[in-house]
Amino acid sequence: MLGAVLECRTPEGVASGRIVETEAYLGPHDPACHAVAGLTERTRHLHGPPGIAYVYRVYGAHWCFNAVTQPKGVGAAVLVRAVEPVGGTDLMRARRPSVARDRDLTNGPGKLCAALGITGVLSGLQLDREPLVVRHGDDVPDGDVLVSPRIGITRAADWPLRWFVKDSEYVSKTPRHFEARSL
DNA sequence: TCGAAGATTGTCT
DNA sequence: GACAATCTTCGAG
Repeated sequence: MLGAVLECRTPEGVASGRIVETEAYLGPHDPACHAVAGLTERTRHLHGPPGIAYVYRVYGAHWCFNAVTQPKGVGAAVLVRAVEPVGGTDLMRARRPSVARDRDLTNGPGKLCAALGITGVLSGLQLDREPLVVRHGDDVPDGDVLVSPRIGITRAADWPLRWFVKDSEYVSKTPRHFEARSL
């Protein structure tokens, strides 16, 4: 999904960004994945068919956007952690008035949802049509992709399942002790 | 019905 | 770099 463009249309307008950072959540055998809890009301869409959105709230305050990747019932998804603003930048600034630099608009999973206008009401929607679309963008060469452990989790914290674009200004901050390697 | 934990962010030092 | 805010979700009692 790196290099693909995520676009969200709301009554306020359209905002979009190029995906530069993702994390994989593998399913019920991944201790950090929400699917370990089984099928619950919260994880209903995570267990849905591939190609739909799974949006959930963390820490009571922020939304996180995922794309479901495996067949219905598995419960695996890719979390989008950061995007590079492409269109609707003015709208993003209006939604996040406290942000000074454009690179801080979307360099985190909660930030990009706030900037693009993604909320829980969009969870479960197919990603190949309005209002929420992931479309093909510029391919990222393998040499420009780095891998590191996932961020902000406590279980299976050492699994190398975070993927991001090398040298991108728009990737979220990497903890210093995290060792990233190339493909 | 209650309590603990959480795929984060923003602010303060 | 440290820590508080904030509230939904889910398991236990």
